[in-house]
Amino acid sequence: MASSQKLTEYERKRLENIRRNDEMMAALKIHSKATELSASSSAKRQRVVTKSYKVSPEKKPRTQSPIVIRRSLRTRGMPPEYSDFKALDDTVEATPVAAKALTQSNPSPRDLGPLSSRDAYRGTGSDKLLMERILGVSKKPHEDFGYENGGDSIKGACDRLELGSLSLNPENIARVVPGRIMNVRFLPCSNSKLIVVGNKFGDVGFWDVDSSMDKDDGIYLYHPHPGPISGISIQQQCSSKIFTSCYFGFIRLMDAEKEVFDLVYSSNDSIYSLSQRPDDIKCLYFSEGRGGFNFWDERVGKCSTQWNLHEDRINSIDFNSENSNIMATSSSDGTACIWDLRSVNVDQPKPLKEVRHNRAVQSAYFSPSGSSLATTSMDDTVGIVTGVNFDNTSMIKHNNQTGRWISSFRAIWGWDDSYVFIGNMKRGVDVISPAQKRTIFTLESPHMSAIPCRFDAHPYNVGMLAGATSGGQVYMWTLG
DNA sequence: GATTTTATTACCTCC
DNA sequence: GGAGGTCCATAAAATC
Repeated sequence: MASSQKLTEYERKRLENIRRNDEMMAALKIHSKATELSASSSAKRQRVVTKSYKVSPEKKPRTQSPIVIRRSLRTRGMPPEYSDFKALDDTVEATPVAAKALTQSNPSPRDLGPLSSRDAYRGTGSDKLLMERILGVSKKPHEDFGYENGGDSIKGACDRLELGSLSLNPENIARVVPGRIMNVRFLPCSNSKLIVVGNKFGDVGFWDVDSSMDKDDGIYLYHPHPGPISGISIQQQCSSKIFTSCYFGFIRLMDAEKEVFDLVYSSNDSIYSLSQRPDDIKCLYFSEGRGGFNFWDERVGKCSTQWNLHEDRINSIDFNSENSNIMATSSSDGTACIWDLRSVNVDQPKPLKEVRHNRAVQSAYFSPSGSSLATTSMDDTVGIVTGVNFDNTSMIKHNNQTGRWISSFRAIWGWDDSYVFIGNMKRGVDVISPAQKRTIFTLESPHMSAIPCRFDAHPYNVGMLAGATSGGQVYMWTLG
């Protein structure tokens, strides 16, 4: 399981250097930009985005200190099963004492252990307002749209939804982080527009859209991870706890109450996706290395299950809203699979259903009702799987060749089963109708200056759609 | 068969 | 307005 990262230590070090330079350059560029703007007062080139993240000059990215390279055990010639235990050891080591000892010998930002949000924070102003907002959101459950009666409200809004009335207002655009966004998420609360993104450098950015209407821009930048953020998970019942995973093998929990990014899990292998069951806040499900699938239980404090579900990396994990024992995975091995967690054979895992594509599959998401599955593959199709036992598969053509600079497209569901949203290479958002099996509409706007490639639909506000780009921008589409 | 190299793509910054 | 730099994605081609 804990198998091949194809990187040698040398390569890893090289890439780490590249990334370090990137971070530094990004920060420096922002500084020069800021001074330039304040010096030359008015009209010049029109800037596309007014709102943008800012980096504090005192808190320059901590990139000059030596980096601890996490070597895969495989590259050290150790048996893979040993590394599984090693991963747990790392978690155990991650006490403040251990972290401190590590800091003294090697003042690296990649210390294992809790990272205070103050240390991770890269912004200019105070982040107090954000913490209060997050806590406020989590204390105020979704009063208007309780889970039970919410169904009806959402259903009504979905029935009335007209794609033509979705619009992108200039004030709903912001550059939330530097570089490429890999993940975007709304905080699950009906009366807030709080967006979280994770980028390639390991930054986590917040955009409080409402507060950005005032003089404050409402953007907050943190740097809790050393590498690309592969997953963000926030539970409906507990939105002050934000889990993030990264390619370098770490999972951290941002706890707004304690104001820390706690280290939850650490491994020598890459973590490619992260998910939680909708009804369980204590467990994490994530993919590791080539085809590995892990199940981490907070009550036990370790991984109680490790399966090898795929031949290659697992790009997404999603749970069925109707029955949370049913899970969908997508993999670079060219398949998407549906599993019943209660009946997975450890030695020879057999899926309930396998959807075959001709190339890597980037995502597989269940529809809001749980009765359909949408897959997105590099073979230029979006698969729609329906039927009582997911027996019906139709492949809809869609150009998914994003190339090197743009993150792969991943088709997501809207607020009911009627629409699937996916980015296109012409700076638009294609809307696919699963019923008609074709693209029926494209969201376009002169304000979208880049290709939106990763999306999230607001869980309670029908029509509110966030699209994120490879340049750190977020576009929030709204109704009217 | 396993590993390495190469072509592809769009964004941002600077001039 | 246009040139140059990007550089952890992926698959095909080339090489070992």
